[in-house]
Amino acid sequence: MLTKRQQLILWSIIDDYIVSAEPVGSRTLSKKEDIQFSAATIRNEMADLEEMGFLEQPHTSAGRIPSQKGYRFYVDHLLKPYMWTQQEVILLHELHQQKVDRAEKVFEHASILLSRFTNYMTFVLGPKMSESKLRHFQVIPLLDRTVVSILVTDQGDVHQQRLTMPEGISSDVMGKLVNFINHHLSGMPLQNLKKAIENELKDELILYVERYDRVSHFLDQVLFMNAQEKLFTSGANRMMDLPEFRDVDKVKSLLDLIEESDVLVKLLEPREIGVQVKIGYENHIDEIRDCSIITTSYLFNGEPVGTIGILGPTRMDYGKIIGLVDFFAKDFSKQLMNLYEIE
Amino acid sequence: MLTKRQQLILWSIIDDYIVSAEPVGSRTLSKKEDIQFSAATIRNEMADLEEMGFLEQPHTSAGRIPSQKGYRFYVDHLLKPYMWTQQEVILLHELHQQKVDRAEKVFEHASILLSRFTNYMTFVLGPKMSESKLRHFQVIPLLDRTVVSILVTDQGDVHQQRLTMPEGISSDVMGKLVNFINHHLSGMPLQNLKKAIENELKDELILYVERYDRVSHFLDQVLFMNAQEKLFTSGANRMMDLPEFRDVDKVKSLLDLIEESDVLVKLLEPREIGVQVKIGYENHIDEIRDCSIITTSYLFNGEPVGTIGILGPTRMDYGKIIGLVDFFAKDFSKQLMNLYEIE
DNA sequence: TTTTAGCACTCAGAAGAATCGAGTGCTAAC
DNA sequence: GTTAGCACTCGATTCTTCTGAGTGCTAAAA
Repeated sequence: MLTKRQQLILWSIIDDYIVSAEPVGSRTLSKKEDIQFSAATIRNEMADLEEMGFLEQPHTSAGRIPSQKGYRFYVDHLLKPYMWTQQEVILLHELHQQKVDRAEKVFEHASILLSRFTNYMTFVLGPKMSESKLRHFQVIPLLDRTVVSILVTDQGDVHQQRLTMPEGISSDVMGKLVNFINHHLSGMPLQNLKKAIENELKDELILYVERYDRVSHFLDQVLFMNAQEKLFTSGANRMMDLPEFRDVDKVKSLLDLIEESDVLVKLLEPREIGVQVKIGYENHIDEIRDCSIITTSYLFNGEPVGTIGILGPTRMDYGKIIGLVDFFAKDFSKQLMNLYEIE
Repeated sequence: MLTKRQQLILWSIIDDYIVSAEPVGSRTLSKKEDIQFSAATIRNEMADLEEMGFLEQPHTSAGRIPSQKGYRFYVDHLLKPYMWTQQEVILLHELHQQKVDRAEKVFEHASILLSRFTNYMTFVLGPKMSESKLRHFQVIPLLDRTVVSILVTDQGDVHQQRLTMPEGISSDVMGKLVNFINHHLSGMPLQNLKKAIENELKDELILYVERYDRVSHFLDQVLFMNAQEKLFTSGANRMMDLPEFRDVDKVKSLLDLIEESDVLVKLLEPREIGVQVKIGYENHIDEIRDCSIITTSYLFNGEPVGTIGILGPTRMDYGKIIGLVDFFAKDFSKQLMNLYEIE
């Protein structure tokens, strides 16, 4: 569709615009090494490219900037794989050596690291924990009727909750209940716990535990898992260094957007394998119409379970960022596996 | 030191400036109801007040704005107690009804609430948990030699950690160890655990548990509590609505400051009883030289254990904010007590 | 002695005018 | 098909003018 020369010009414009954030003119281009033809020729080609929708002109007497379609073409067809500098590789490995003892920390750490590396905003969407299974359940008394319930999953995540014991239930009965649960429900996915009790175990429980009526509500509370993924974000303030965010209102609307994290969670949700690039309005959110989001899922046991994402201006170094996100996701999967001691 | 009339004028200027954020002129003042003298008289008084350092003039042909000293005098001598509107009282109570099951949630919730109410930035510094005592300790095996250690305090906080078991230690030995700890260390403040083992229990442990040498490091890890207080902040983006933060660089330097939360923690640290007001440079931080910080501690068992703080422009409604912070801190103490079921 | 009216003066910020220059489109020659 | 040349466009920058809120000072009134 595009001639080689047009591709070269489009590529050069984007390449220039990514660092300068200024419209690129024909003269600037003609001075580049790998462009051998005159400014006039370039102007003709640029006019054509604009007509086809790959370029835009802020006003008549300005240079051209890439349009969303232009970026799309760039990402899909022109991208050259980014080469890490030796320095970057070393730094990357060094930084990744740090040990962590909880999955949450891995996410948080990765998010901060990534934003430092890219100078953009990053997200890490924790894995949906509903998949994990019950390993151990326990109720620890505190004072009077206050207790802490602890629920450990097979992945070593600990869910705690502070509760009030139902009236008239002795610690003896509670002990029985806890035993019963550990015995019958161990190894069951958290999300099925409630159903399992209601459908299969209720009758048995009633015989086994006195005053089941009083315990029932307590159980509901304890086993209610909000399996909602946790979202870690980092580096929002770095965005303010970008010329496109010299405007307080823009910054604010972006920060407000982040605060309603559900929007972002939805955006990060679809867990296809491989790196996804959504440019500008492809995200369907007005506030970030001149931002791009690059996401990729990380795997656990070969399954994509969560997402790593970067939000930056449409004018970003796609090659580098894509490489970085990919690297992180892979390294990330490894770290998770390590943490859970699975080969 | 200041005549009644000077006080009235100073008060009026601040009162006006708090809402307008614009320098206040003599004519504007003379039109106010409770000011009965002419603009010329006011000008004379203002000149005097400026000479004494209570007012400043951005430039010769502008009105006056309060200086830091002016605010100080206002807060110390002129403040009128803020009267809640009926609406506010109702809203406040409604919002505070929500139930929470973990101390962390209380902090987070309060922080968000307070920032919504004030439209400024809020901090809640969680209590130093080193005071809390061991209630229950447990080690739960996951896979191979990976375990999760769980440590429940008397206040119902749960500290978890993922660890690798030392080689050559059977689950039997581990069980003994856990029993030993629960038996001997229950009720001991977390911060003393390590010392207690080293000084008093080590000898006994060596007899009791085989291969103590291998276990020792493991214990160190498990009982290492970073008793660092957690800082919750909220509402940074609200600051961007203020005219004094129409400048991206200012916003950024503020956000950067928050990111280095140690600085803030230090600022919130001193836990005197009662509401503290630090105006502008009294905080000794350049980035917030035209912000004020209002803090107060909340109590637990009658002791100040943590801090609630608000950061807003020096030009803030001190009366209202002070009242609000005070209210929150008190209600907060109550909630904590409630949570821990202490009368 | 204190207060006030009157008036000349100041100065930041808004509005307007002039200038600059990067970049374009078009034409005509190569 | 490519390029040099040239008139033209228009945002940004700079300079200028204008405006008006607000002051300080003086002299008269209370």
